[in-house]
Amino acid sequence: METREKILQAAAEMIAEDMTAKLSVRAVAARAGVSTGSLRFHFPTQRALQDSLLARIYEHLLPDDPIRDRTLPPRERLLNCLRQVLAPLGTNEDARTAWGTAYRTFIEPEQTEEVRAAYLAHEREAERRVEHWLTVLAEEGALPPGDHTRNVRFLLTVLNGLSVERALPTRESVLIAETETLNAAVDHVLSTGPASPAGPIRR
Amino acid sequence: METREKILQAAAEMIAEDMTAKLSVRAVAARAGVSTGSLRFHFPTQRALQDSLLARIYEHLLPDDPIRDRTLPPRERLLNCLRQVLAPLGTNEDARTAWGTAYRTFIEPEQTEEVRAAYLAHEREAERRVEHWLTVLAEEGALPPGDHTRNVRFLLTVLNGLSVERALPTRESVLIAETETLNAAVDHVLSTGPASPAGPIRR
DNA sequence: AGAAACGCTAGCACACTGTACTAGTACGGC
DNA sequence: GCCGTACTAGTACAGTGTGCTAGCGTTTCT
Repeated sequence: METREKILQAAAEMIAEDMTAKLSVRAVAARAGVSTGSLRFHFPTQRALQDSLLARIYEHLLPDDPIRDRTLPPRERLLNCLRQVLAPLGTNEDARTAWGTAYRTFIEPEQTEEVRAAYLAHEREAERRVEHWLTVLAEEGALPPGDHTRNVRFLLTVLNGLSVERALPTRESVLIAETETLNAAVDHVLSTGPASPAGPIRR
Repeated sequence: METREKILQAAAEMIAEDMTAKLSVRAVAARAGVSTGSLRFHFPTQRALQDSLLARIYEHLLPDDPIRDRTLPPRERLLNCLRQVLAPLGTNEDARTAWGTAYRTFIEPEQTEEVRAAYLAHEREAERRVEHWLTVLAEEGALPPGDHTRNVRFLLTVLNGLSVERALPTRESVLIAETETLNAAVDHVLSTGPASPAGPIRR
């Protein structure tokens, strides 16, 4: 196997075993059976490694719509679906250019009825997608039935925040922070149903 | 002057001069004219130093923070504080131009070390602010004590999402949707403490 | 064929980081 | 006196990311 592949493999295993793993140069290199120099050659900076790993994970993790895959618990499925939304954004430069076009088409120009309509189309599409996931989960009882619009809005906001954070300059370990935030959001949606205006009914 | 005071003073100066200062043991100790051992005695861990400094700064900087207003329940106070962050963004045009400058200064340009540093300064500032609120709430028992970084990240992501949604074209009633998601976020933070395990990634 | 260039690997060195530990000093109570 | 406590200084250790150089094989040019 090639060195680069060995490195990514080792890093993926480490992250899979312990999500808070630090992925230090020497630890990953040792696990991959590779020297730190080789690792540095393929990934000039530690950040580069983390970005590649993130891309790899998302790529490998989501082949098709995971919401119907009953072998996974609902939490995991919803998590994967949300990841699927974030995945095509890429990281760093990719995310930045993606945000650039989004900014230029939706925020910068005069707010004519046309751009409004264009954005609302996207928005509705995204809402439909998330709503679909929530209804599927509600059908199998993982989530109280009813009106999910609040939860949909909540999840979309979290996704928006994460996506913009991908474009912004960031310090290390976007990966852990991102999955933790996603976990928190999913946790919240799955624990409090659609019918909790202010009631402290928490698990 | 006592050593502890000298240390806090030096750290405060360093933070004041450069917001992105790393506040390493040796740097602070040298600036305070004190040995690392003394610093370690007064602040057993680096985290302790940062916490003390944070408390010092915010206490001195804004004596009447809505977070201290004990007449309101913790939920409301945290909510108000978060709103206080969102407020200066304005709505519609204002938010759009605000996002425009943010985009042009942080996302669009080449990611030099300079823009990274500038953004990270903002980021750190925001983190400190939210962290301060959470520690205050933790002190009065509204929130389990411990490490709040996960919750801080979560709240910041939600704030990011809401702020960008303020700039995006929107249909009516952003306001209610916004308060609802804010409510959900606060709810989540106040219900689940900092000790929810970050389990391994499953696939 | 010989030489030069290149892709890649290994390993070490450097400048950092946070923390633990020991030796030593000042001071107050008995 | 003498002991215990509070504190300081300095060093040591195990980490971290990154840069550098020497060497290996293969490829490509002359």
